[in-house]
Amino acid sequence: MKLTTKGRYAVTAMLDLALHDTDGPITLADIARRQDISLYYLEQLFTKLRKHGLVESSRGPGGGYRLAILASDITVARVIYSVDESIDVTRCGGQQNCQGELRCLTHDLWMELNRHVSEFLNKITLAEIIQRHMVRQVSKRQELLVSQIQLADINLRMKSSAP
Amino acid sequence: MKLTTKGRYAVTAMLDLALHDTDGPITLADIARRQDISLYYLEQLFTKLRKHGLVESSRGPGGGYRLAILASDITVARVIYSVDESIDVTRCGGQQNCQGELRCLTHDLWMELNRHVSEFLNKITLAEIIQRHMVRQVSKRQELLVSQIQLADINLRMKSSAP
DNA sequence: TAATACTTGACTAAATTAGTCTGTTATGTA
DNA sequence: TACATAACAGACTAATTTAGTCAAGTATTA
Repeated sequence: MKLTTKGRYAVTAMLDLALHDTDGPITLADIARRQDISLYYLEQLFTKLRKHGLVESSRGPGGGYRLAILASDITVARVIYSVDESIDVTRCGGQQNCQGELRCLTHDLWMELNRHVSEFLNKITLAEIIQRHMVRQVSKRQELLVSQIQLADINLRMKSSAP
Repeated sequence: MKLTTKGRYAVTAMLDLALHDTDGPITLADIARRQDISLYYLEQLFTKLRKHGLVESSRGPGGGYRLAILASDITVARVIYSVDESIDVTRCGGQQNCQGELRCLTHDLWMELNRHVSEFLNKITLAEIIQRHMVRQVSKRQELLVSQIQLADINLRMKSSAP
């Protein structure tokens, strides 16, 4: 299966967006700070997510991204698919041409694994993750941390500009 | 998850070995021919499989590899693990240090997916695959194909060595 | 008009994978 | 004993992928 940090970052960022969706448009800079992801990298990912209709953007000051559809309609599979092409574990993509033009010995095995993984990722939505997991605690911690850093940053600037 | 052709090749080769285990030691050259895998590459994989106790080898003419344990005791997970380090989908390997020293927002999600995949791959053995899937038909086709090629090869040599 | 924030697309570095090659050692057979 | 076979070991390379960076825009709001 093709599950790299790209897909993981995308899901993480989308989850962040879902958690803060009520606060109006969220900038990528915010997400980058909170989730420790390069802003440049996020830009790449969100271009794809937008093209796949998962988020919508607004430019200019006060702008940012919001979910384009309900968090309960966004499955993890959809997010990964949007940035990562596929969640396929076979070599042939189900085409049965894994050995020359024919199916290889393990074709059925990988297809079956595919079904399992797809089922799991297609079933679970962002909304469910937020409810089910310890996501909210983690999120709180992240917000706290970011605001502390910003506070420290302000203090630092005041000191350095002071004398 | 780290599921590359390396892991797939290993499972395929082990399945080939399991299918032909009654024929005495099987050479890697045979497996290479039947499964379209580079002999050199197979050598690498089987070194690891041997070190993990899945196969045993005998050298010299008539030598080759055999399963070191019952096919019903060899799970796919074990094979993949032997050549491929892990079937882990998380970044932190369950260590919860995916964001700095703490767990990232999606930690639980990947852990859950991990459980699903591991459960599937840990449950299914080579023996089961042989029984369940269309493996035997595919295997027959492969043997037939190889013997045809060998036959054609012999014909070719006879022609070329004839004046 | 100035600052903000998305948009586009090219570019690079690092890591991983897949595959190749050279040579060595052990063993059965003629 | 010589020879062929086949495993064993490990270095090496090429190709691909991934992760990340950057520069130059455009649109929007205050």
